[in-house]
Amino acid sequence: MIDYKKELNAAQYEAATTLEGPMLVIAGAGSGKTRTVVYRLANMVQQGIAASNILLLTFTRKAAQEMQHRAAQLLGQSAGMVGGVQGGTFHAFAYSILRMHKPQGYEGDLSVMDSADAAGALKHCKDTLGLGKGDRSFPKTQTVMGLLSKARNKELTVEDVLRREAFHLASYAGDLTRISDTYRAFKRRHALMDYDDLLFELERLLQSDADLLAYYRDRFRYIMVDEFQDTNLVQARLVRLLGSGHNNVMAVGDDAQSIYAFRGANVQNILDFPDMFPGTRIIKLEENYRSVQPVLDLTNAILDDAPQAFRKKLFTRREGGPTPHVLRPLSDLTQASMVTSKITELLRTYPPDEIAVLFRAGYQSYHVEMQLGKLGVKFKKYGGVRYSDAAHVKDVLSYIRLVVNPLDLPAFQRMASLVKGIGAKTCLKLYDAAQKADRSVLKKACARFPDLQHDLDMLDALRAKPLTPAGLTQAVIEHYQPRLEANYPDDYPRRQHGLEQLVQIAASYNDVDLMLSDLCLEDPATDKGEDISAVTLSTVHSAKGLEWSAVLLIDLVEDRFPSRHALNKAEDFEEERRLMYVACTRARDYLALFVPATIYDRSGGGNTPANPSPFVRDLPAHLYEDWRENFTGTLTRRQDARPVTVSAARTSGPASGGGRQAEQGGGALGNGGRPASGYCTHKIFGRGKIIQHVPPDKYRVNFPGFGLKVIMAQYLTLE
DNA sequence: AGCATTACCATTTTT
DNA sequence: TGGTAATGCT
Repeated sequence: MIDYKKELNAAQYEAATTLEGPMLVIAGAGSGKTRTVVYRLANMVQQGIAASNILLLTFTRKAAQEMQHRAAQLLGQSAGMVGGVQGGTFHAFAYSILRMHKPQGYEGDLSVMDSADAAGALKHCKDTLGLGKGDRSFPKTQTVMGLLSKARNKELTVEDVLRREAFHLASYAGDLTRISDTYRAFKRRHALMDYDDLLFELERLLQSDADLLAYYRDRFRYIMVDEFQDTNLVQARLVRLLGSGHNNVMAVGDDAQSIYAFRGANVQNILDFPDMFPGTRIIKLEENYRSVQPVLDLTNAILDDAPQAFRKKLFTRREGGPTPHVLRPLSDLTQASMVTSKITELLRTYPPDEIAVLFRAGYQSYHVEMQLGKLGVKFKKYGGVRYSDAAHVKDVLSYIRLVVNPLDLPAFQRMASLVKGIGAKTCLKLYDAAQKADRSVLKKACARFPDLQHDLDMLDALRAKPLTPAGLTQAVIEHYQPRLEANYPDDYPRRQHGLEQLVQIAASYNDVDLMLSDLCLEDPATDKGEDISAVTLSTVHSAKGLEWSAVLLIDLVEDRFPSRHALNKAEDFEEERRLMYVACTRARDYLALFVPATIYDRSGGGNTPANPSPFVRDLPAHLYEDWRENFTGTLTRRQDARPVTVSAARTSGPASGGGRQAEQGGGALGNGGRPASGYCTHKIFGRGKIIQHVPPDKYRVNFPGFGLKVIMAQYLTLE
């Protein structure tokens, strides 16, 4: 029997043993959130709740699997009863239901498009409309995709999104709206859904069919939603839709760790949860089991300046431990060598998989990757190129998709394009013919392109005989083999190896459909759990929910972290701060913050001076050791921790915590009547966007072309 | 129509 | 740096 009282602290115990009624668990970083959910899951099963009545929505499928696995272990079962829990991402969950109940308006078998497919479809629409032809400044397909998706996720019109975050494209609002409409119609016509559609179509389905809704409400009588702070508006509505009635809904999250606003996540969801489900019990997990005191002190300080709705005071019993380091290399290049030598040093104490290098954006790790490669240190990278984006994997998956759904347009285009001599135009013609069952066109094409004939024959053959997912995958790979060797003469063995892994993955499925949707919706490379122990390189976003003994955070300079692309609005700056918080709270024992003095800048012709990130600059000096790299490569401890900056406009006060009074009050940035948003003008830097009021008399302003500056109010003309 | 070459541009984070 | 779109050649 499990002794819940002994294994959990009081707050965790309450969360794990209260099974009925709505509950909101505010789980601080490292506060044993997963443990709590796992014990709750085990408890539910012990109380006789059928696994099939439980819905566990998580941020990744991996997270759901891990929780189920651990709960089963706790119960001394192998998968067993816990295995029947429906769990995964909102998107995967939505698709699993949509596959069974096709929504109105779609003809034929549904297919999910990954982002590449969606971009292709969008480009097709753009070209069909003839928009942006010869206009150099017309937004690129990917930009358009991002804008449309953002509008969708935030549930705003395209015009609104442009007005709010891409003002320079405002004149294209009409064109973009037309593209959006065309794209929408295109998807309907070809039974295609992109990621966003999955959520909205599920909502539409449940709203339009009361019986179905009643069925699923009864089916999922217990709902748990992880990372609730990163849900968007539709996701919250889906939870309400499925949860009202029984009201057995537990949301878990931390408003201080909300980092997905850019894709429509709405922190307000977690704040509003108690309103959505009246009578919600709120539980705060405040004991941190992860980090040593010095690390926790630093991470708490990052949040001191932030407006926070659910105030928590995280504490730890892990006294002692090393003080975090701020390391200042001469440049981003020497930063890479400093990082690698630090890693070598750490490898004497920790195994490789206990060490991570984190960064704001994928490209920032390039230098480090090279250095590690030189030294022969193994690493795995998260947040870069995805496994299923690799061309050969997409090729093979396209064949499989066509076996399942012969009229899957993106897959058909991909397959046909593989035949030499067939391009975009011919593809569409052939697809059209296939759709209309126009045999003559296809026959002619097959006569002209024998390879196409082979492909179609194979598809027909595979469709005729029922095969397991693994068998099907194997058969397709065999068929694809000659083309693999022809297309990738230099590195086809490596790719072949990757395809063998695909067969392995397929072997764990009974249903091809399910396999395809999982592969489309999630990255199996992160799933598979690399068996080799290696140092981790990861974007901060991909590091969410993970932890390491030692964490090195690089490129902590203005324009990189915070990213210069994320400073359009005051809220954006706060999101960057939370990102910084998430990054630093990944560390158990050792935390190093790298602040290069110069960074490479193409436009500036080589290395240009960089300003330390405000997130480092604003840290009280006693919370870290400050080390600076000398020209000789040695390090000098800086005792006087007064911050040094390059910016002429820097007007900061003394380092000993000047300007550290916490912002008070709610709202965007309450500060006693001073404007915390809007625009202002400076004699030298021109017009800029006010990001933050820095008490008592300064503002943090983003000047286009100059970046982020902190300036005394007297030098600014407010608008 | 397809395909290779060139020129240019913009550059986050992810389901 | 890379990927993408316009250009020119087959």
